[in-house]
Amino acid sequence: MLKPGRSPHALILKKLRLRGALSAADAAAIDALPTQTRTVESGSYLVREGDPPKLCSLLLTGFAFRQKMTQDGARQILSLHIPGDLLDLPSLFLKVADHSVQTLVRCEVAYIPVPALQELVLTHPGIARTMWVDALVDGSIFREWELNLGRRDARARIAHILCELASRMEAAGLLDSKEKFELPITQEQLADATGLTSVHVNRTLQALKAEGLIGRSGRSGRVVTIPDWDRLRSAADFNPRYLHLDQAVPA
Amino acid sequence: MLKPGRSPHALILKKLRLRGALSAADAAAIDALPTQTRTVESGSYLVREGDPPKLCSLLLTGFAFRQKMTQDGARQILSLHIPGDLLDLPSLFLKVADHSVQTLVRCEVAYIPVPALQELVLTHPGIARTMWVDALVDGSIFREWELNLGRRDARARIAHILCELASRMEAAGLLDSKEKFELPITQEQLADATGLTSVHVNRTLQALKAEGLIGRSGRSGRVVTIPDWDRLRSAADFNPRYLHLDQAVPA
DNA sequence: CGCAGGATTGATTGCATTCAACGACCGTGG
DNA sequence: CCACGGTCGTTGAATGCAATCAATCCTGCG
Repeated sequence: MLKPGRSPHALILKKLRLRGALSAADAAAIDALPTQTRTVESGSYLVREGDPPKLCSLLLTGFAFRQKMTQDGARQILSLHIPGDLLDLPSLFLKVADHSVQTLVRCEVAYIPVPALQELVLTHPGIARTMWVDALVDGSIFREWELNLGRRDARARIAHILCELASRMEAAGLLDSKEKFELPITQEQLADATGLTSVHVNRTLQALKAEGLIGRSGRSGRVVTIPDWDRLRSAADFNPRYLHLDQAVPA
Repeated sequence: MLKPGRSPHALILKKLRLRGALSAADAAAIDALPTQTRTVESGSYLVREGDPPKLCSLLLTGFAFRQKMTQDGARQILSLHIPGDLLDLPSLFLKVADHSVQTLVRCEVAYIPVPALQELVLTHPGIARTMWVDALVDGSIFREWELNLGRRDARARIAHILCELASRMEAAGLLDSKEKFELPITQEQLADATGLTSVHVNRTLQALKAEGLIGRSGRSGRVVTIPDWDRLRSAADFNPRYLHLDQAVPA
């Protein structure tokens, strides 16, 4: 439900307009971008660490995540992604990818050739500005996750991720209300996103539920409800400033 | 010693050329950038969370760090900065800063008006490319720190930061050899960078020294020596790929 | 000389991990 | 239709890494 429109161009326009104004000419240039759409299975790699970027993928439907591993195989999930997100922006101008991107569920993805996107960014100041904002907001989210991983306890870490996802999905227009959304993530993946173990995530989720901070339904409790946004926000130490949602053009 | 030249323009050129090629015209445009140089005391704020960016600061000498705090006052240091680093790049196109930047020691800083830098980036494709690379490398470092905070133990976390700093300073031409460098940071700050407590940092540093992985000298042991780079690298799980040092133009 | 900030040490506590088993759910195939 | 296997979730007990609490020690400096 609430699937974004099929057109990659419309979606990317909508996303970039969350980041700033675009002229008609800018919009036309984006519409002219060559794209190719594919459906990829859950768990597919969209980017592999060490690969040179050739295609830039835009998530149309589904969820994806960035990850990185230590030598001895411990995984850290670096960020979560929702429809509208540009997944290869972090390596757009680099020679190799420094981390991997994988789908969380079956996804539809649009591919844009990297040279075309680079060209667009380097020659259209209006587009450049929104892409800069998008990349800088991405960076801000990574920094907030550093704080989450370094200085919050398990309860706040998990609550924080839930608040972030709800806020981002709402801002992207993917939700009826940010009090209820589907987060198709296993507890092990949530553990890798929070720097915890799946066992401890399980216990902490139960504690959050017992406190009445979250509700869980659907298969494996992957539909999250937030009965009292303000209480969860407080438990999560969540301040949406870092999402820079105020960059959007007033509608 | 080994102070970078006094000219902000020369330094920024040198830094950007680590990120890619610049034409003579690009270089001239950078030389025309209005700048103003100041000396700031240790502990000064260069950016405060919530402030709108007006000036973009370039670190000429000394060290600085980014930081962010939780509601209850726990601090996380997000990254460390060395001469040549552009400290306001993460908020260059945003309305407010999402974190603070503070000096670690007395520093010389050059200020560039944000509009001038924006203009430069939006209208000079060659400069834009190197600034993109610089911003993307910054992002890559944040992601590596996420991994560091989320999935490495205290020993590896501290070792990793030492490896990163040595590598970055060497790449920036600030070091005679990456086996010895000064890191004027208190153990409490190092704790905030690694998500640990100062007490545990103290013990872990002693353990690293006892293992022969590092040596410490100077006042408060803030000159670090690395007797065996490969052993430290291995203990740190350090892989320099994320620093993207291969973007530099071959000399 | 004494102060202040930082480093060091010891004792204790606790949050999260580890190890191990079991349970629930789902899609598949006989 | 149901047995089966696999993935994911749940629970319990024991362990451990790092935090906490509280002194004490340095050392540069006013």
